[in-house]
Amino acid sequence: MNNPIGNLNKVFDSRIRLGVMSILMVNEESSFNDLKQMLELTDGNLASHLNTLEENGYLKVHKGFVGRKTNTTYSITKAGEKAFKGHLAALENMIRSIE
Amino acid sequence: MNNPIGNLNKVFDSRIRLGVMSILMVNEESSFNDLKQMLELTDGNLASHLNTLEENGYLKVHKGFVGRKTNTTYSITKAGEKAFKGHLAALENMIRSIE
DNA sequence: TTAAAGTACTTTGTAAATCAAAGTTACTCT
DNA sequence: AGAGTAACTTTGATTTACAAAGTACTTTAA
Repeated sequence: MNNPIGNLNKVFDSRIRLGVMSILMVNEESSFNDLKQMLELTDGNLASHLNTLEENGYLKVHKGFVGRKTNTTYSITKAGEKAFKGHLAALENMIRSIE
Repeated sequence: MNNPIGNLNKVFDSRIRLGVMSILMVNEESSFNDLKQMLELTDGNLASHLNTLEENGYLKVHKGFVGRKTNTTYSITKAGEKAFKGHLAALENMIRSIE
């Protein structure tokens, strides 16, 4: 494949999904609200991107509590880690050809 | 700005525009047909992305000839280089926080 | 105890982006 | 004349993105 963009993952074309993944790579898990604040998104927008990520098997969801309040946290699956690393490798590959 | 995606450039959310820019960073200039083949795109699709890039002042167009045939080449402007480097820096920044 | 607020969504509706395919203009080559 | 090439533009369909509002439930404050 000579095509420099052929190995990029379409799921990660979205800046928001890219942001979610990069946060979850550092944090191991993050709550809905933390993600919302870090990425400065509306509820609906975040929820739909999380949903896309989950549908692709890249995220897992854990519904729990903090005290008495519901608290949903998200973390990356094995497949998600693999896919994300693959995407980053493709990106770096593309960029490396520049310098 | 704590938001990890806040410094990404929206123009470069598109994999195709990312690909065009990365090719033109290496090649100094490239013809319509070369870009089309490298990125495996239809005429219309490529033309519209080139147009977006040009509208943003990131690309300049040179209409010339190869022998008697028309030959349009594209190259990156100063602003384009700056914007693209800024985007890459933002990307690398985001990625660096991971490792 | 009632009202306000928080959590995590889903639904709705709109606007924007993406793309292939076909059409167009202006050649050139045979 | 007829086919072919280059570089588009136009059209139309599909997908994506997003804000805003609505939902269901719980909790905290007055």
